[in-house]
Amino acid sequence: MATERIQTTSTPRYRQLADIIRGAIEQGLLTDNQALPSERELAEKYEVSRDTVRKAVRYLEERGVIYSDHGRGTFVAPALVRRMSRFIDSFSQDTAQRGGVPGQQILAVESVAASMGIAGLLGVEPGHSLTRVRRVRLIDDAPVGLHDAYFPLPRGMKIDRAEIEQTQSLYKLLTEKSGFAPAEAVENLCAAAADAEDARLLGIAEGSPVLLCERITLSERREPIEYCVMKYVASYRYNTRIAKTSGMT
Amino acid sequence: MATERIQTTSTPRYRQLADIIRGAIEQGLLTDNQALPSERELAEKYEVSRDTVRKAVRYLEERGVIYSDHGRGTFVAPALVRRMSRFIDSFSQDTAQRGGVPGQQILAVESVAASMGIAGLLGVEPGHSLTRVRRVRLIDDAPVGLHDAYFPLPRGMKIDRAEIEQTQSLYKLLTEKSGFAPAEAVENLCAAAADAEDARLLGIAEGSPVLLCERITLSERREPIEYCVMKYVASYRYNTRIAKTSGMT
DNA sequence: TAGTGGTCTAGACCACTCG
DNA sequence: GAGTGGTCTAGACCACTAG
Repeated sequence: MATERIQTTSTPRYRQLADIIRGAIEQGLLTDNQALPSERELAEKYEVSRDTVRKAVRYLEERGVIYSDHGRGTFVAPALVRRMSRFIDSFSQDTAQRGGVPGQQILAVESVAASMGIAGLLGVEPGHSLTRVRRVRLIDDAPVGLHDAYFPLPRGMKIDRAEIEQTQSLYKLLTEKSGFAPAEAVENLCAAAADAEDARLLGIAEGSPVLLCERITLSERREPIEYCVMKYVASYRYNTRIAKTSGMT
Repeated sequence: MATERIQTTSTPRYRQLADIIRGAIEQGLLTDNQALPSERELAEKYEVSRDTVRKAVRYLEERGVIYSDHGRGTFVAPALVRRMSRFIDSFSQDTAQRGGVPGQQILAVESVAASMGIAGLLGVEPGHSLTRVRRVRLIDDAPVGLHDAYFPLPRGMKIDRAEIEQTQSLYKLLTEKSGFAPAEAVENLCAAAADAEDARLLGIAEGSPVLLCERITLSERREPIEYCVMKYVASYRYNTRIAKTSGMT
């Protein structure tokens, strides 16, 4: 474990400590299931209070990087668990992390009137104007998924195809252009059969199985700001990590 | 918000407070996006330190019950989010919560020799003896999924069909009989086509789409203790909730 | 029994939001 | 500027694990 020092800057101390610990793990200084120094030792070494150490520990624990056992100690989570981030990345980030090159092919950027179903989900009136963006997502130039996103834009604001083509990440663009600030999302997954259009766009046979994922993205104030339907080919894998106990810090 | 009092018992005070708050929400005393009293008010009212209040708040926040915004306050999460538990329940619990009657039909309980793939996942030698339990999972007596679980049992210990039939929950049985104590799981989902056997057991056509979910369950010490392959029919939906920001308490 | 994480307190100050 | 949540401290005691 390195000898960085905790500074008095704008980033909280517990965060700095967490980064130091995570760094040590990523560099292989600490390996799977190895014990970390005790909280009291860390507090002394980095000259912070034990409570600050505990915040750093909990922060990494939430992210599946380490885990602690009452009375035994705190340990490095095995790589299998560590790799599952639990915090959703955008498709681009996620793909990059898996070692692939993300890409997209934009099918349509248009204004549509909200149907009753989507209006209900987004909390707007049916008929309200929404922007719809349809894209084929690519990994290493091969199509793996269809994204069909619906979201309201502030009055008078427009978004065009060229902008999306440039940014690669729709979320980033929306965050910069409007007040779009996703804080949380709920997802619902099931299996489905590809219809004729899905099949054509994804280069698979009609009726082939696809992973159908619906997502509602919520702002910091928990107002729904986006509804998105995604369909992925069978080779695309969706990872998740789940705490089974109701453990607290 | 009710007037229960925090007791000095074995359950931690922050937990008692969290239960009081959750209770108020479930009873409808607090509704979607409504503001909770401030942390300082809660601390005074329930005669605990503000830090204890913050623990209760964080505890509920992790569970998607409430959320807090810096400088604004703490609010009740909308029902849409609140319903997603993020902590995995067993199939039985989950189904019950969705208002269905869970059931199972046991296909086989047997000892098998670990294949190389499964041995690797469970961290045992290939050929090591594993117990395999295959079941059809039912909701309201209709088949919705196939579970195929592999796990090592302590030497000499056996489990039989009748026992599983009685308990309804395999996990509960294993927890009681052996030291089985799941702490975390990693899952990997994708779409697949039902093979002839899947189709027969689930009452669907061969080639129909199924949701294929692989799970590795880990003990408190993060040793893999179970590998399970699940296949669900298209009508079965898998819910999840995701924090998009890296927010800390 | 020694050492570890878990809970709890009281008080301080900072950062953000909103009228 | 008043009020909210966020960070931090120092110290105490409890609960659990292991030799």
